[in-house]
Amino acid sequence: MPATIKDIAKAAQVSRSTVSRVLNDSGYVKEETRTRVLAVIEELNYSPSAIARSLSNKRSNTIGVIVPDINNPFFAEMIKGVTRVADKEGYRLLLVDSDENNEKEQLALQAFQEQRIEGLLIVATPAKEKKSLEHLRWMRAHHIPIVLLDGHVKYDEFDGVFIDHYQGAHDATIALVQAGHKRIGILTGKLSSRPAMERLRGFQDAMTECGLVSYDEDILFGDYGHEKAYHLTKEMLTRKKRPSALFVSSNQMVLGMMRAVSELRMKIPQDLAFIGFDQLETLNLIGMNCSTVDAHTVEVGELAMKRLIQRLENEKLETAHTVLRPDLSLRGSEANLK
Amino acid sequence: MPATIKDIAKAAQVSRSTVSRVLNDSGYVKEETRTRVLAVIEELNYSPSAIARSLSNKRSNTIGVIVPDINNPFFAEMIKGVTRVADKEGYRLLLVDSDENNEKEQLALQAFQEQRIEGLLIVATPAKEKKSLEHLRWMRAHHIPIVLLDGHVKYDEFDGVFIDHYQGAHDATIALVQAGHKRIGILTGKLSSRPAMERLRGFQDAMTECGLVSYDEDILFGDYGHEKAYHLTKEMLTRKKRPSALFVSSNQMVLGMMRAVSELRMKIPQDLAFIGFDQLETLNLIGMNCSTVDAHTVEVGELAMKRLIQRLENEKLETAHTVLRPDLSLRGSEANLK
DNA sequence: CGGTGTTGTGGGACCGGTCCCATAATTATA
DNA sequence: TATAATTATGGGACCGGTCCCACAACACCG
Repeated sequence: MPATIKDIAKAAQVSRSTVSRVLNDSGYVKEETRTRVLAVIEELNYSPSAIARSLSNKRSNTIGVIVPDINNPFFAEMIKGVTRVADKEGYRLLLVDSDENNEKEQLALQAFQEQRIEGLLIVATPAKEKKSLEHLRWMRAHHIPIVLLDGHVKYDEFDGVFIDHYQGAHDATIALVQAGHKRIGILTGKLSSRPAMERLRGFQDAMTECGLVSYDEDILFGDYGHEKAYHLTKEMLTRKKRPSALFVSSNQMVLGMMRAVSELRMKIPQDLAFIGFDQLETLNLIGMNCSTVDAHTVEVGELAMKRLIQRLENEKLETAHTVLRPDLSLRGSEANLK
Repeated sequence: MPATIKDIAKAAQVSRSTVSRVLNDSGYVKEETRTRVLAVIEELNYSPSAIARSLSNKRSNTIGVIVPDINNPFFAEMIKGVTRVADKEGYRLLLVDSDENNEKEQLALQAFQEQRIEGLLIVATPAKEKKSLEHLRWMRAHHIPIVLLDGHVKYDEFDGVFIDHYQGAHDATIALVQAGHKRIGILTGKLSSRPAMERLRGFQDAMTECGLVSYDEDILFGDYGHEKAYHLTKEMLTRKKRPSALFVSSNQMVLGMMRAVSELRMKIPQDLAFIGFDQLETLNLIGMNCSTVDAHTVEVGELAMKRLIQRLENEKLETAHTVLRPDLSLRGSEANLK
């Protein structure tokens, strides 16, 4: 068993109170005593129990984080941002990968409650389960602040840091038009997802503004996964009349699209130009030059964590939503080379 | 403040002991009493404090995990494996991304100690700092079992689950030879890294076994990063006499290599064939068909966590090293099309 | 009917800290 | 030099659980 504060007290011939004072340097301690205590601590390699401390302080210093999939770099980057701030501010993270599974999310919330987390971060949309929503409301009612990262509008009763999907899609579409494309399509995610809807709207509005028509058959509804995107693109590319450019709603979908293009022995951007959402670092590293809408994911994480800390310090804040505008990175795949 | 066991006891008109018995269903409790207590628990939405429990039990149920970089899928997958087992067995993970930074690793170990972790997992090589090693030894001496995941041989005094880099490189090289290549090179990582050394040895032995010479200038020493790999490959490809195939030691290096090939307007595998280490899911998804040595990373995570649990249950086990043999996935990039 | 189990419940110490309050020692002030 | 203020330390309650032990209630058995 590790040494306790009692052991230190005995060895240094002082009371536990004095040791505690030295540890937290609070209150008065004679210099001589302090050095003696510190020496003993060093000697016995003592480290105070965070557990006991938490119990006494009624502060766990822990933040719960729920992510749909840590392997997705889009989310992993947000976590990086969260971690950075949490480290600096002395908070510990309890990270749970929910696998987009309602049950797992429920269990996580339960575990978080037992751990007495002080705050909660939820990346992307929380489960739509009524039970989950109730749980979240219950937490908030019990002074556990919650901040959403790029979540669903349905939950805008909570604080959140969002990405401006509308604007991102809008900018991308304009860029395609400026590159000289007349007929432009979109490869988009599930309609049930708020970001997908926003992107679609951004796309459509931009088209209208530019005086272009967006044909219904050029709106390809996928599910954010690469497989569906592959089939949709392949089908689309075999049509006689078809778009010369595509706005692609997620990095996974870009992959499926590229596979379709490559299987049909076509070329980007000659046969099909595109701009994607999210970074595609891997592809750019091998020199494929994919133009993208870069969401500032790391920053989302940082801002969310900072916001949470503000809440922790001052419970009486107005609910606030921060919206980050993505930047366009044009690298060539949007060109019109006809 | 959340309800405590005392509140439940009062509301149900029993003692704390009885409530505790109901919660852990240990000891005798009359059925009638049990249901009454459970009703109150439900009503007050009570959840026992893991913190208080830990203090009393002297069990934190927490495992510390140190990873060099969560964003690297190679490591992220191991974490997936670890998580899966930990979840099932009721352990909590304290995950720290060390950024391959000694100081951060030290701080993490310190924090882990305060959290009274019951076991420690270290992904890839722990910091070479003498201080870290001492810390690890100290932990082990204090009954905190440690399991290394794909770590450095220097630390084989600890339990570990490793990937057979030697065998992987060996198999890959043989495959290149069988594909018809005569002159084969290797793009390898830092020599200070044990995996890099192992891969190099596997490569060289395979060459010798096949009766082929490996020229010194065909051994390209990188640092696992894509940038260095890019330059090395580019230089190599401009030589008059050069390998027709490469064994590439990491997925990052493959990226650099491919950029070099693409910039020189060369083709894979016509101008340069290769087999890489680690999966390259992204590239395969877009139909680039990269042959790779697949290490079973998820399994490494699972086995490591299982091993740790064994240790937790029985401290008196012999130190054991599990070595997993990777599998070869040939997808075309190794072909000899001259 | 009294002894012996088996069930069911409560009391209190303990886990390892923090912190308030009392008191002791030292220094400043009148 | 007595008194007040400041500095230094210790004692004990408390945080929210667990668990051992004592004891009460009830059944069974000879």
